[in-house]
Amino acid sequence: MKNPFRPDTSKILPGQREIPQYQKFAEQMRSLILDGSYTSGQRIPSEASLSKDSGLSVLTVRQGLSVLVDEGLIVRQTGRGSFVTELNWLKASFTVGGLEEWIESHDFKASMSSFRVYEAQSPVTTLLKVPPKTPLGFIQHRLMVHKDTLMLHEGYVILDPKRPLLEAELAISFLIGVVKGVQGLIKGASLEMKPHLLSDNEAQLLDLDVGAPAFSLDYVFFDAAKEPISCGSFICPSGSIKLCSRVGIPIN
Amino acid sequence: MKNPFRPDTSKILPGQREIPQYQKFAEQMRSLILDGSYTSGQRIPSEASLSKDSGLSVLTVRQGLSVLVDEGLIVRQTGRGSFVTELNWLKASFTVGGLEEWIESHDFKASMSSFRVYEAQSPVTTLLKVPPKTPLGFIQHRLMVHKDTLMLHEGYVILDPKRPLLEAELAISFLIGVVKGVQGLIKGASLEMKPHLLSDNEAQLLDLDVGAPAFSLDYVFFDAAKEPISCGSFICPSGSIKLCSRVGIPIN
DNA sequence: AAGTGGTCTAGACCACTAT
DNA sequence: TAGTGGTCTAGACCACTTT
Repeated sequence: MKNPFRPDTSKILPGQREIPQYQKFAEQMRSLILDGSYTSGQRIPSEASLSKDSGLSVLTVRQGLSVLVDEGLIVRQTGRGSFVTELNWLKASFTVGGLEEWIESHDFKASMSSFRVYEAQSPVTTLLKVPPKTPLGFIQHRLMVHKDTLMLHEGYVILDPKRPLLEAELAISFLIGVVKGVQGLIKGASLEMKPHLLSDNEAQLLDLDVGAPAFSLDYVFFDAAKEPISCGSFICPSGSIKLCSRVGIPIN
Repeated sequence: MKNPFRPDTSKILPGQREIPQYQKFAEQMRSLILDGSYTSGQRIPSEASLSKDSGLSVLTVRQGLSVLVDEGLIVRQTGRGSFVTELNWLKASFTVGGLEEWIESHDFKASMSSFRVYEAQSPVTTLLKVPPKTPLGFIQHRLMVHKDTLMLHEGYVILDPKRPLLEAELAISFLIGVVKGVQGLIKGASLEMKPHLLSDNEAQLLDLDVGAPAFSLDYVFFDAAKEPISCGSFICPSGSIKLCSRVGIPIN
């Protein structure tokens, strides 16, 4: 059955898909929140009344509201209603930027600077859930573009006889694996970003001053069974990556 | 009309809402991806065939798949299909933790350590989009719990005659405003987290060693018109906040 | 009892992609 | 041309919260 409510899009040029109704609706509601018509903590009208007022179906209204939920502008509570949230940077999520160009670059490569077997000690034993003195692979990398060292990496990997790791594989798995995940092996990661001061050795390798500010990205990798495979950290000088976020109103 | 497909929930104890179908479906698909049945980059079956196989409606299938999209496990492309994504920590989003308890604490307070009027210089002029030598309010805070200083804050605010700011208001607006947003004024923020070394003065105020690693959280706040209101930075020693993330398989 | 959001169904039209 | 995901509608039942 032809839907009589659907706007006639036949006159719209091909390739010029019009903005979806739910996005228009979301935009409208966003304006009302941002210009103060609805203030923080205030309840906004119910789906039913918004649907009635806007002439849109309840589901379309809901879809629009879910956009605002994703943006963190409102929260929804079953049986109570939807409420305007307070702006709070504690709930901001920071994304990593500034590395993609280098990673995609053909000149990007990881050179392994050392590999040896190491007997597990704390805190690695805790992170990898292995007993003390378990033999682990210890590897160090320099992540480079041309002749410049962008980041340093060092990590420990569990030496599983059922999963033999050649040095070449390590070089690949740690680089690609850590950045993009090893196909069929690494299925998840737990990450923490910490502030870090470059040591003498690190500063020399990175051609920076001792004590220069950097991020330390500490990670633990897991397999599909949620068992740890490897752990380690990347030393990222402040120039190599950015950690940015936006909250509230979207700024271009 | 009674829906014959709906599972009979009448025998389920009240308060024991059963797991929604779309979540069960998402869980099922997630397992197939994580155990390697679908590998990275591979196309997964279409909505229609998944719907047919699972006995669920297309919309419910879609809802389940959108869970996986949110988790970053798959991407969807119009006209092509849905594909398993590769694990990539470059797309990880880090959230701030470790502060909530303190913020909620009754002993948490901000003490203003200085306020004066300042003539704008670069880079503040750029951030706040004001001409050089525009008078700005400059304020410094110590964010404390009991007698311990958790974080330092300093920032610049545009002195708008239409928006008079008393010192007391500044104290409140910068604290609550920066953490939770000033009701009716700040509508958005642009944030960047940087590694930072404590200066002599900062170390003394925080009772830490000079050069200790810390985060610097640099911000610009905007009003509803996306115009800058204030900018500044929080100095957060590594103990005061955490920046954590997870990618891929959810680890408890 | 009334109202709210959460879940689920069926069916339709569309733009996009690949063949 | 056939298949895919994207948008939209109408209608139903449910658990939850407030009155």
